[in-house]
Amino acid sequence: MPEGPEVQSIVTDLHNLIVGRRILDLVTYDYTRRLFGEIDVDCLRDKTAGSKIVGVTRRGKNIILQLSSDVYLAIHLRMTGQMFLRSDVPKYCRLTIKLDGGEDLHLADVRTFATCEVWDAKDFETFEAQKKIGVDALSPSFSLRDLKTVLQSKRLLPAVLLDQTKISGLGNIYVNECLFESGIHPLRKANNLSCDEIKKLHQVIVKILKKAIENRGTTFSDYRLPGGEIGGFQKYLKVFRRDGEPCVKCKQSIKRKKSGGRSVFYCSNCQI
DNA sequence: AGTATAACCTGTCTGC
DNA sequence: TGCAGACAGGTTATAC
Repeated sequence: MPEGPEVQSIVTDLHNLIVGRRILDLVTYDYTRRLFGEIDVDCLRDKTAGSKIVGVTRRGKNIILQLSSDVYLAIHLRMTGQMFLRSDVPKYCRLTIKLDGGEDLHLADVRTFATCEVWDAKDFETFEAQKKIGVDALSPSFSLRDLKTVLQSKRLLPAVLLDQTKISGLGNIYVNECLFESGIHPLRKANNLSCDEIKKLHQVIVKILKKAIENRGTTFSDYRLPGGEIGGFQKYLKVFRRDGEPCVKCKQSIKRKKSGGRSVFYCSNCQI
């Protein structure tokens, strides 16, 4: 489900909604082991009960909840994970963080791929290094030089742009949309782009991610904001899951192929 | 070093 | 209506 813009939209809302609230209790349901791995939830409950949420931030596609008890929760929603702030328990709920003064925070996830890690404050500064999170494509500091470095690879473009250890925040939707907008064919090798093409791709990535965040992400099926709202960027998609439809630029049929286990969508006329 | 494939899961959609 | 198969926003392990 969530790529960088979706995670950022969730983080922005959660930050506004839950910073300062106090944790009363943790409730787990089915698939707790898949969410938490080896973590002992009773132990975690003892560590977190009574603490306050002091920050909500993002590292790559991870949502970071910073607690006053020097605990950091790193949540990755994978494909279908959702965060909700509401009073009732949502469908497919895997974790409820009960909060004082109103609605509770829930993590729901149909496919149970989502994960939640617990980090001590003293270790958290090494989070990005340990996770090998690459340069953040959503950051204002993401530069043309950064992209040039990322593209020093013989691999195909989607494989590189989806590699979160090289560049973080892009997912399959935005990779396909950015390559279309840049006029670059998705089955080219990353290290065969000209300087002008890299420059164009950099500008497009910055522009599209910014617009996606302004529109609060792309909802196909599962992605929701913490209040339950859907995103708005789906109406701007030009190639993603539009195979068979006419290209918005040239009217030729949008093609679809498999690459690296993922579907790529493109216009073979407009993307060289 | 690259690529491809399967795996982790459940739900939805398409075609027969 | 039913059933099989493909497919899904992500990531990781394993196999050529």
